[in-house]
Amino acid sequence: MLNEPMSSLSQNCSDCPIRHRAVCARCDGDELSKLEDMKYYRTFQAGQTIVWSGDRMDFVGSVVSGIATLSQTMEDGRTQMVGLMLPSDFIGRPGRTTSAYNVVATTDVVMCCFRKKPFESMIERTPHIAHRLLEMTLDELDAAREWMLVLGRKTAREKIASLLSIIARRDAALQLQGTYGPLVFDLPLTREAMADYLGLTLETVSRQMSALKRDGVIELQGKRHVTVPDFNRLMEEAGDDSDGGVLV
Amino acid sequence: MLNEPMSSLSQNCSDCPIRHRAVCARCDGDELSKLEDMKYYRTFQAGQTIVWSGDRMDFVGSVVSGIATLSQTMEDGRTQMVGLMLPSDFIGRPGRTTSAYNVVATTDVVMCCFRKKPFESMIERTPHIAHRLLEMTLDELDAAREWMLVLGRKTAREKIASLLSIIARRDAALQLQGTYGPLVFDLPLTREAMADYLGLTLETVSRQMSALKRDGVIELQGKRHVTVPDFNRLMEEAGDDSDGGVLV
DNA sequence: TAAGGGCTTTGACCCAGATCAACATGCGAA
DNA sequence: TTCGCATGTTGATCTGGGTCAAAGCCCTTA
Repeated sequence: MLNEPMSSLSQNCSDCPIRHRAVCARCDGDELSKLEDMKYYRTFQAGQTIVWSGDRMDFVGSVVSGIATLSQTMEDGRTQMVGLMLPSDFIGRPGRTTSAYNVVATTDVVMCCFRKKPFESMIERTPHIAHRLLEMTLDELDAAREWMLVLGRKTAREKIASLLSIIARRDAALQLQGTYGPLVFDLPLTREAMADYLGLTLETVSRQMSALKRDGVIELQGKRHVTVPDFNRLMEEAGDDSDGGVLV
Repeated sequence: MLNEPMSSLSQNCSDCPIRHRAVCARCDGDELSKLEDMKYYRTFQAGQTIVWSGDRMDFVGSVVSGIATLSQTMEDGRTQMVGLMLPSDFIGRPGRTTSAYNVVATTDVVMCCFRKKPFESMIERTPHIAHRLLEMTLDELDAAREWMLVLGRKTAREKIASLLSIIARRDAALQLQGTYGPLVFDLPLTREAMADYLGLTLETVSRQMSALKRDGVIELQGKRHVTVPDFNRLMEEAGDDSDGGVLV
């Protein structure tokens, strides 16, 4: 099912929406045209599994649009989300043949893919790519460590507030909303996915969402559409220094 | 306090104990001698803070011996360990001037340091270093994600067993003990540090250690010296696939 | 227009792990 | 040899979040 986002995509890297943030961000025109020759697009429907943990993965690539999740599962079914992949994020690890995680499309997803072998040899020859990939990996590591604090030490209410502030912040950055005034966004995750993200049950997620609504920290239109009247209030609820709260 | 490990250290990279695992692992003789000119050793006593979160950090470097921890703290004092730095691990992030974490020496630590600026420009010119650093960062990211599953979804008993199996596995790899037969090692962490690692209280750690001992999963000589009679049993207690349990 | 199936909310109850408190152990300094 | 302090253990009690269960709310399909 090639849907709208796919067909509206330019094949031309130079006006790709993630051109300036993805692995290719630092490439010059020459490098970019090499990548352009190698790349191909793939689309995945909401709910579709992109790769299973342990499966062979013969491509790597960037999320162009949509949202995917990385998760780990124990034999008895307990699952923990370990990564939330947004547009420009890179999926797949050079130098490894199998996926360590389940990668699932949460919304419809378009990826800009490269076959793994050619991409790996491209990395060897192109420091710009290697360098950008290092930078992105270091950022992901920082995000993972922030998340570890959330998982290990925060209360359920703080966890929910933390997740909301992450999504609100990202959305504001994307849409260039100002820091002040109410923030408005749609939750891209079900209650269950939020629970898997935060190490909670979906019932607890639901209860805490209701509690934050009751206390005026957020407003809900429907299940997924959220308004945050006061971002600093949300940051306080998340247990973060409200000072560092400059958006972007 | 220049203590024994320091004075017994060779200044010569070619017989450095972490030569084949650290950032410099892939360097050829030429590159290595450049690094050799830049490097300097620093020692830290057990308990000493190497850098505070938020502080300027004008060096980066490898742990040569000893153990350091990375941790994050909330205003009210809740703390979560987010990294356990062992010999050959790299501390500090190129391209960032301040530390995002508290870095603390858990035992006496020797580091092989480089001033940040020269090291960064060395990276630019030396793909071998950049590539190795990327590889190490990806490994750390995998470890962080494994840890997220532990923090988010495992019970206290499973958490303790997970930590013990990580330390046991590492020790076995270092000392080339066989996979079979009992594993013996010393815990490099206090009960409190274990708690900070696992998102528990120190009381719970103590109770679960006692329980694992009572159930014959581990034996304790003193508080810190641990014997694991059956590694697969420990893996089962950790809730991991006991199959993948090949050491190293 | 109804029926069925995701997703979400809410209630009642329970329990793993936190909290509070007392005590034990072991080690370095005086 | 004892004192003091850091580290660790164990007990009693409390509670945040899990578990189990029942509905509610949409949206799609018939």
